Amino acid sequence: MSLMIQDSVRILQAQGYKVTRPRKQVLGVLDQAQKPLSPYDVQRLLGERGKYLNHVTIYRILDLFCRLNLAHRVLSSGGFVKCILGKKEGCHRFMVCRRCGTIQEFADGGLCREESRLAEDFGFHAEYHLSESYGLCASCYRLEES
Amino acid sequence: MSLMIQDSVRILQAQGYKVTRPRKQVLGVLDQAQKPLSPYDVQRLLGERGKYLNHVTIYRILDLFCRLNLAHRVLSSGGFVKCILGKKEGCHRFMVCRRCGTIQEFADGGLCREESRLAEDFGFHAEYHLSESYGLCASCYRLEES
DNA sequence: TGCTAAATGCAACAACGTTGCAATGGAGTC
DNA sequence: GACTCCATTGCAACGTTGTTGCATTTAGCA
Ligand SMILES: [Mn+2]
Ligand SMILES: [Mn+2]
Ligand SMILES: [Zn+2]
Ligand SMILES: [Zn+2]
Repeated sequence: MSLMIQDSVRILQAQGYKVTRPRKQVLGVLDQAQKPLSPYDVQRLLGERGKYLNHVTIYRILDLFCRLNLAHRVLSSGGFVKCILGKKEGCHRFMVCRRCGTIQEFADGGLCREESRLAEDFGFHAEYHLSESYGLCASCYRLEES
Repeated sequence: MSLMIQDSVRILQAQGYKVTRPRKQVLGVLDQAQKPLSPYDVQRLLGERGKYLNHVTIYRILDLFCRLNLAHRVLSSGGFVKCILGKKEGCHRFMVCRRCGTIQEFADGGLCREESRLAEDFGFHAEYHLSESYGLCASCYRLEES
């Protein structure tokens, strides 16, 4: 993980947002999970640790994190994951394992340019790309060879 | 549009599915819309034409169409669009205009191969890609130059 | 024209998401 | 540390979206 919780806290402060207990709790849950979490997933996981947050609060916190690019919404599942790339060039993409559900974030400037160039052929001016590769992660691929 | 309603009807028959009045009605609505439609959008549009379908029926019909690749779910909005590419090589991608909401479907085998190759660098075996470019369509781009 | 499996409608429910407003608490100031 | 202020949170109520089981209808075929 290149982007730590402490980095996220600093970004919140820098933008004038308060670093509250609920926000730190949600950051912690997102940081531990390797899979996308729905707002209600976050609530359940916190509940198991004896922490309670109202679901409205969780929605608002996740919205904020997405606006600040501290987290992303994974489209295929609707869940949220912590961003680990920071300001790396190119749109942030995901590889989603269909077997274990784990998520890997990556980015590639060249791929983005190629994608935008293709759209240009249709007269379309792309501003960003949403992209998820669906398949098998390395370890699940080995298991599937049985 | 390269794929017509009649083609969809033939695919339904060929796979042993009945060509019912509700299915033809949903096909008709999807065919006319240039934007992704939610199941309830479909219900509203049919309602305006004096046709009634239960929402459960619409959900089931859209699920079927997606399984047969007669339609796709557009992830960013959650709506459904009719597929116009048929069996064209490469995963079917979308360009979504942020101003007018229109959808353009396209595919490119080379882009898919490049995307899979990049995933392979992480040990990930991609089986298909979900991809949406977000920006301005040709006509909205001209208007935005004001 | 009837038969039958597939498809639809209905009712009830479950999950997900939103809004307005009152209560709380982070962070700066004294 | 205590005080203050406004962002943030909790609560309650509601609206939308999606699901399940079962009775009824109908497309496709003999
Ligand atoms: Mn990211
Ligand atoms: Mn298609
Ligand atoms: Zn896996
Ligand atoms: Zn447009």
